[in-house]
Amino acid sequence: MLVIINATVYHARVTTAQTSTRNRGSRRAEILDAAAGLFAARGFHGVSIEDIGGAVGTSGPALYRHFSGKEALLAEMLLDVSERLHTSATRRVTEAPDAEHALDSLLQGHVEFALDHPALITVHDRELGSVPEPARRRIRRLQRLYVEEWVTVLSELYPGCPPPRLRAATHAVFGLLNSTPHSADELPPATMAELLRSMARAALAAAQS
Amino acid sequence: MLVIINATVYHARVTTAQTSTRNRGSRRAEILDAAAGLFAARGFHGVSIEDIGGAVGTSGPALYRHFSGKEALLAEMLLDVSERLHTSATRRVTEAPDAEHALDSLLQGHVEFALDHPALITVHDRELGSVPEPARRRIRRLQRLYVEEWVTVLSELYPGCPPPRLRAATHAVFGLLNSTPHSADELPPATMAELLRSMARAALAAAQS
DNA sequence: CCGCTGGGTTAACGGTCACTAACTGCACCG
DNA sequence: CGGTGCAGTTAGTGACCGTTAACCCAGCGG
Repeated sequence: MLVIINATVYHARVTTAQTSTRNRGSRRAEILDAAAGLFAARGFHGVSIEDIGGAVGTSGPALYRHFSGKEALLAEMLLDVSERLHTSATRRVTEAPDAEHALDSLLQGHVEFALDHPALITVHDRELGSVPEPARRRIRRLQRLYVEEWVTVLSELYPGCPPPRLRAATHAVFGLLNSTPHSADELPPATMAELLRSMARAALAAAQS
Repeated sequence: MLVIINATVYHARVTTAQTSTRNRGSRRAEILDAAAGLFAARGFHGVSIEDIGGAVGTSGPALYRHFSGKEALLAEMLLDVSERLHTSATRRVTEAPDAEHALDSLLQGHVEFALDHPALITVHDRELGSVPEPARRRIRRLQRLYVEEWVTVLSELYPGCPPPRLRAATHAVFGLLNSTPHSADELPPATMAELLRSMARAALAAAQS
């Protein structure tokens, strides 16, 4: 799996990532992607710097050319996920003609993300506690805003249902949608997406008391 | 939080766990309980032996009087959870008059367990990968049997729905039910239990098609 | 009263990990 | 063609962790 001779390592790197001129900071993304997979599989503390380096064809401390440390890497990863989910949600809600379509769009967006990036979704709701304090608050804030986007749409859709109940229902639906990594390849992705969306839809409808 | 003077530690231990004669191997359970909370919060590799010892009023290596090691502790914890879920499920299914009641009972059992032991549920589906091989297979087998108990009930209830789809739906419902730790105290437990059951019910009904 | 056992203590050891230091080579720019 | 900077390398360091060793003490049965 690992390439040992230095020259061979260099060759593998070049062949897998085109010529170096096209590499405008794309190495960071490559590292983040590999780290996401490892973190999802073995947990943040179960993965070493050497593991991450090895996964992208370099060895260990090369990583410090791109990130200030292991925790900073995780922080950037989770911050990016939270931002993508949140901005996608606000855009979808503002563009939707009514609450009904807004909910459908939110569902579509979340399912799509969960199916496309199962490792990121897994790490996102497991490893917040491993992020150091400055960045942790920003991530939590974005996560809260994301949830609140759902809750306001649901509030409009199911008035008379108390917001705490809607919040709990939203968290439950996230658990349902994020179950993707556990039932990896039971179904083809398109079928899986449709299944998750309809299950979530029905679950939310049943949540109004 | 932690007691420092030895005499005080001893006193705290005695007061929290009655007199020693009544302690017939209950210390193991106490350690398992504390370890579950720590593992759920920070992950298996993010918790040290010293942390676990400190959480039960002893310091570090005292743990080896009760378990052969850290991995063995985790293995016993997950094996116990898997067994409880599985035996409870088989009992409930065999005692139920029909598939409809069987599903209700399965739901009731899982929700009750998840609400009573959120840390155990969390660790149960996160840290399987940290269990060494001899025990890992046994746990996986029990988990698979537990899922299959649900799938057979659902197969009887929704014939014509292919088993892979029912399996994926079951995993999704587990994700929903296990979301409890994320929405800790949004609602009173009884309300939460009812909410989760009805959401799961509706989600499963929507899964057939 | 003695010795055994169960459950605790501190000290120490070997391994691993995150991170740093020092060095190297390639690419690009003037 | 020389210098600058980016992205690697290996070696080393201090901290921490899991585990073992050696010792200690309370309770109890004979």
